[in-house]
Amino acid sequence: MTEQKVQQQDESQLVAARRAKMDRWAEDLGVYPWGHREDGLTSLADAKAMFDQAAHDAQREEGAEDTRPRVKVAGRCIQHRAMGKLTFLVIRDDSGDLQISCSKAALPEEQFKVAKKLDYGDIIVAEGAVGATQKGEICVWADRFELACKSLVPPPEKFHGLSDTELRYRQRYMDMYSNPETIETFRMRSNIVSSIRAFMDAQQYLEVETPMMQPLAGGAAARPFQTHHNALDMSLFLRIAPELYLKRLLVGGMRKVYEINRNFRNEGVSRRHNPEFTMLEAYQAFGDCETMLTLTEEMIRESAKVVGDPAAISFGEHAIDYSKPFERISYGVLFENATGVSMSDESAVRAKAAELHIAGADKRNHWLLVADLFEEVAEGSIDPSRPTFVTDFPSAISPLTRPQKDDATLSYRWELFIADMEIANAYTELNDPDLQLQLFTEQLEGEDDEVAAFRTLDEDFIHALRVGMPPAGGLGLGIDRLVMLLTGNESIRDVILFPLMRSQETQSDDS
RNA sequence: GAUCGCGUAGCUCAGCUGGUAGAGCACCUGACUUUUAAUCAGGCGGUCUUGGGUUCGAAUCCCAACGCGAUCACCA
Repeated sequence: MTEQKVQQQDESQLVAARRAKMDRWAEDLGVYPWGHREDGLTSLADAKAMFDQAAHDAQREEGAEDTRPRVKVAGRCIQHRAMGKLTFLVIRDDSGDLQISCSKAALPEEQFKVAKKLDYGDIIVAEGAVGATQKGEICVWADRFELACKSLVPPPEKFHGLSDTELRYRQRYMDMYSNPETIETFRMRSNIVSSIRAFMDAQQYLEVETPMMQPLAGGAAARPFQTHHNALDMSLFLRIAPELYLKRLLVGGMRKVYEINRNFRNEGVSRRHNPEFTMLEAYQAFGDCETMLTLTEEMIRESAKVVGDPAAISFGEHAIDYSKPFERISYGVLFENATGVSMSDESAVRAKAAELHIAGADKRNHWLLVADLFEEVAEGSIDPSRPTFVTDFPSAISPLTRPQKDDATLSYRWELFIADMEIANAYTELNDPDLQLQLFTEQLEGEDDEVAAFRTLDEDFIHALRVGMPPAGGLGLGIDRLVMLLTGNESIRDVILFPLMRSQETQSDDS
């Protein structure tokens, strides 16, 4: 019934006019509006590149042989200028735009009629010589012109494009055909991901796929989505991280593994957060967090080359240089620079927290206050235009990380910050099963809010660690955010094809 | 979840201190064989997001709901 409602809304005069035209063409000209297979198509960019000036000049002379290259092309009409016995139109595919010139003299009559009355948005196939107009516009001079698909929906404004953000996300197909830069962004995204895969494969990492539906949602602290398997009558969570499964693979004997796939977190949405987002996680046996640091820096530098000059990729106001070695500063130093107190000085930390009106300054765990203060004042002090590794995170907020040999309050963990965003996070993995069990247990005891309801001790993971996991380095890297940085998109929704939007159906159906 | 902003034709947008709706593009009819957001002439197109309220009168002011955006919160 919603379908009918939608159809009725769409059935405006504009749609009716397009239907009427389609029916008229079918009756009068025998035009089938939905096209058929076409072999030997040339992309519009390639067709344009085939233009041969000499051949073009030569054929203009009287009686000369036409040596211009011939092509068959297809695309969606985005401009249409009919001038009597001559019609120019511009079609678009994902390689670019190309003008098709239709002369009444060169086309069968019924084909010329279709060209002359074509609507914006219609998809066509044309064959002919690659030439140019008097003004020098490279075009295909069509001697075959056929409708390949009728578009029944009125198109967005041809000059300004589709700019309404809501429509752009909800009807991404409209956004893509109206705004070519959208396709370009997602082409870059694809190339970036390919370059990361190529990089990891070259390092002999094995790509694997671990469960997205998990009986226990572990490996991070976030609220999970819940679902249910009917036949097994079993509650399942969409994963919040693949970490605990990937580590099991190291236990099993794989030495280097990675996974690029979706995580799901039942949290708020923002310019930097989509409920489903893509993570790279990688684990290397006999590596440590330094191994992962080198790997990460090289990988990002390589992927930056995919989009342009890695020495200057702009993101908002910042020009970020990925070619230079990344900055490196320890969590404690950054903390002390920003707050003026040492993070290990509990009373000073409490005093500072009280000063900044941080909740629970007198009661909460010292290290949790440190983390709050860090996010409050220290994180912002990192130069957004310089990729910066923040190292030596406190152990208390790193339950899956090995504590440092000389100071157990610190851990072998870093996070990479670029443009005020957390991009990556890596550890020397904790592989001591007894300590891991202890940290998990403490973590569970410390939780008293609703988040705790989803947390359960993953006993099988502890069992796996008892079987024995080699010392290892592990990395998590947010692909969406990296793509934002490299493509200059400041909203995560612009680098996710179909970002989650509030449902419109419920509002009309429920009321 | 909180605060602020926005919601007008298919699209892009005007619409002032309240007087009952406008442009461009698109669409329809016609002219035009070298256009480039083609041009020219004529025409069609609106539950001003929705529901209340104030008022003689509301696109405009007030309240609420819905949607989108920004900031914040949440996201170790």
